[in-house]
Amino acid sequence: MRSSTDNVFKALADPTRRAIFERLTRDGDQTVHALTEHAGVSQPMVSKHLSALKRAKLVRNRRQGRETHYSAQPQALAPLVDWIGHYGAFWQNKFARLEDLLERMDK
Amino acid sequence: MRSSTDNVFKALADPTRRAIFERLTRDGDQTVHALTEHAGVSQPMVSKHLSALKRAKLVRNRRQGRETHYSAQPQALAPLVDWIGHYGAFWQNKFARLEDLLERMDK
DNA sequence: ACAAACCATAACCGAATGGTTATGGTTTCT
DNA sequence: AGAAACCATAACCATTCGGTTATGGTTTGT
Repeated sequence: MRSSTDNVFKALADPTRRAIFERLTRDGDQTVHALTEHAGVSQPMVSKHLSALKRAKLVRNRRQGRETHYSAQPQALAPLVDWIGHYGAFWQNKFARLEDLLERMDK
Repeated sequence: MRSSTDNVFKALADPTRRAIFERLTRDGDQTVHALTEHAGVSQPMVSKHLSALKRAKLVRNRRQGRETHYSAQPQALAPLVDWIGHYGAFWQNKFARLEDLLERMDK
């Protein structure tokens, strides 16, 4: 069983998959059909990519008649943010860690 | 030519590679030998992983006699942070200024 | 009832990937 | 000078992965 951090990283490692996720976050809810039109790959491949994203909980699906609508679940990016907070010594000193940042911003 | 975002995501998609990077950020400068002792894989594999990390500019190396010291370059995480800023609708608005934030932190 | 649309799964393929052992090039130690 | 330590590269192997076409199951439209 892969960690959720691993799942998220793996899911986002592929550019096509990232593009699908990006599109879903930008333009909201989409059917597989609609996604396929812009994905540049076949419909079965889109379905597969969506499965991978779903495993990482980055998308959710809702069946409605013969079509399946997918939507982005950006909260699933949390492990990624978390990881950056731990290991992105990047901002050390400047800001303790990204988590606090999120706390504060969450108001 | 892969985008730098793609390189970073790909580099961090592998857990062993992530572990190496984590170790370098936590404990600082390390020789290949030292890294190998904790990596759980052979020395050649560690070298390969380091190459991948280097391609993504996540690490830098400095030869010193017969040993090579590697160090983490967390600034290379910027594309990742940037990407989250764009597509992590998660915090929307709140986090919209992430980029500016980074600018400022970079002084 | 039939045809068409939508999606997921299966079967398959080539390329990329993570891993190994073997080897060779420098540098250090004795 | 010779042996040993350190590292990178090469050669190789099994698996995973991104992609395709083919197919079958529902649901919608006529």
